Amino acid sequence: MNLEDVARKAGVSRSTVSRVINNHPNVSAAARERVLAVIHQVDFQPNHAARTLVTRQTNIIGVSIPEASNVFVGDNSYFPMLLQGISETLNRRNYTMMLWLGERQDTRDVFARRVVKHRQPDGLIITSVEQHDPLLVYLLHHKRVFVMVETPPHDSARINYVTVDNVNGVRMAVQHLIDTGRRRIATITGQMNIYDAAERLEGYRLGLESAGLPVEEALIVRGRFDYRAGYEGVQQLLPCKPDAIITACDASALGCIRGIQDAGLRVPDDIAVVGFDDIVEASRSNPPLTTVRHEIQRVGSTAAQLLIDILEERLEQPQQIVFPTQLIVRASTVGVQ
Amino acid sequence: MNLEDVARKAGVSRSTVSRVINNHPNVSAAARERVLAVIHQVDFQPNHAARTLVTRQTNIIGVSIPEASNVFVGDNSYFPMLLQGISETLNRRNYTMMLWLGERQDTRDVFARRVVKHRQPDGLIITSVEQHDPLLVYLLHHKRVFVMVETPPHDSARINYVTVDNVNGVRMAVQHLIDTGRRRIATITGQMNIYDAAERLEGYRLGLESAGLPVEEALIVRGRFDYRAGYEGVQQLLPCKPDAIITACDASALGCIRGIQDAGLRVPDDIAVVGFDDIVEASRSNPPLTTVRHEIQRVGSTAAQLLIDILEERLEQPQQIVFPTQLIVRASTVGVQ
DNA sequence: GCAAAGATTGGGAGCGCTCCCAACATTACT
DNA sequence: AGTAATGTTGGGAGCGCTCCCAATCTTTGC
Repeated sequence: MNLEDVARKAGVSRSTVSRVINNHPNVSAAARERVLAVIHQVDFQPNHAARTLVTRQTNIIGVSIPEASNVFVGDNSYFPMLLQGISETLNRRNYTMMLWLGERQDTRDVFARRVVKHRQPDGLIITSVEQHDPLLVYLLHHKRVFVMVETPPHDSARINYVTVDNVNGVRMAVQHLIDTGRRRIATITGQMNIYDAAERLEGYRLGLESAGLPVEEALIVRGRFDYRAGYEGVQQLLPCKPDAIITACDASALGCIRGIQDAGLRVPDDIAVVGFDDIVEASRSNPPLTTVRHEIQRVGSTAAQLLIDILEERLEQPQQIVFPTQLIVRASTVGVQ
Repeated sequence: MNLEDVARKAGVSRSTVSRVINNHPNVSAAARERVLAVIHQVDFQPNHAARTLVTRQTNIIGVSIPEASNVFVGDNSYFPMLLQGISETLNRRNYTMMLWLGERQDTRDVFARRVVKHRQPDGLIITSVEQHDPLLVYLLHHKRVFVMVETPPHDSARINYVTVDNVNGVRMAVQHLIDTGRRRIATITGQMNIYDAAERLEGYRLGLESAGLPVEEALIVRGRFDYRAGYEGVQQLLPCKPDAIITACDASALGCIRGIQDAGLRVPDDIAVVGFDDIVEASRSNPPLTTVRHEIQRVGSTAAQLLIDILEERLEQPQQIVFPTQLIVRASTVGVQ
């Protein structure tokens, strides 16, 4: 069943049917009505491929979450929430999501080529971009439309992105710890080739500096954005006697709390712990986690909105949006309230 | 840049280029080499839409996770893990994933029509299908290829599905509780319109019956597959003085444990708790959770494999795969070991 | 050495749509 | 009424590919 068939049934031409489907104004009421009736009657849907072939657009948005962020499985609800946010906008604006999960870093150039040249998605939302990621280079070079969900590692003036105020978030956390009497504040970072991790570390340094405290390299452990990194990071930190630990994400903070408890110490009495993200588990942990909140879902839905607006030419590139972060104080830093 | 352009550059015809790209045997080594060189040089990728238009296949697999399973956000890593499994197979076999998240139940028929008629994905993986879901009816009626990840509510002989042995899993759990001296075993179910929930409840009943224990309706709370259902279910159960609770999933079990602890009772001393799934958080909870393990990721990758095999005609429909479940005993039922 | 079989090649047709333009119908205005 | 402007319609061309068939080239067997 194609346009021509519908046209015949409705006693009009292919063109008229096409106009009706695409809401072109110049169709007489009578013709429109007849066509609509037939479309409804035979449950007609225009062929997507044929349409794409001529219009050069698919109404598909690609989302890439590479392996580097192995946080997808299990421990970290960050990405599911991001996807949920993206999906919300996509559903509303009649786009579909094409998802690439766990693309391996070493095959990224192959992937990049496929995604970019294939021209399947109209635009891309990308995350966890590593330094010198071939995908980024490729996208830029081929002038494809994309939005990053994090601060870009370079070229940030030319790139569309949505991110959160990592630096300030962590600065607030440091300030809070200092205000509550902590002095040996340690940190467990995320993968340092991901810019969010670098920014959060920067916030840590700035926080200490502006309070006039020294930055001790021994108190900085390079980790990952997951539970184990937190758990193992603690082992490494304990000999340095920290009285507080700021982690790169909540998953890591939860591992951190468990590590501290397993070592026979108490949170927050002996060591205070601050996370980042405010995932649902944060408020349910024992003790509940003080953390830097940002609205992940909103970031996702905003990124999608931005992308679509750019694609539909309602917005000029580049666009940069930085959402504020907010410190949520719970019992992991200040005891039972 | 299209086939014709490549052909001209390589000094052959469009057809020959097409043959090279599609690995047809009848191309001379010399021609193949020249074409390949040009393809590489200009970084050529054939137009996907054009190809789809004639071959009628997209190499896209659709995955639908409707709103009913509102478990995607936050507390339950079930779906992320399932996606990971699916994605693994898809990457390997050169398909891409189109993901529909949170499609609302009341717009499901619109959705169904779009997905089915649009013919965008070659096949579908669907989950959390409710009783009389229009999508299912539509898929069946239009003879589209799909695999369910759970036992189908009806027509199960005609439908491809991958599921786990829910009934036996819960039976084992019940048996374990009885073996460790529990007698008032309660349960908090998932959404009863999802068949997994019904099967698990069935396992609960059978477990009790085969041990000669009565099934008390007051000990059965109808809940959902999430944390809150567990937490709130406990409030409802406490007056009935259960000494053990079996939940429909780990997320719910974790809520349940917290509910019990908040009520001033101890797990497992006062009430034992058993979950279902064995998500990573299960082993990290306090106390660690006894649960029925099934390999979610494997279910996902198997479902994808099945679907692709059917699409590529290596396999006849219908296929049914039931993975075994395994009881993992931890401290939430038997104290510190 | 030559016919038959087989391998290789090129071009036409067509997938189902959109877009453009020309043709025709209708309305508005002088 | 007559013409210009506007509204409506149909059909051709073309998007970039695959598939088929006919044409050409190569090999093989006797």
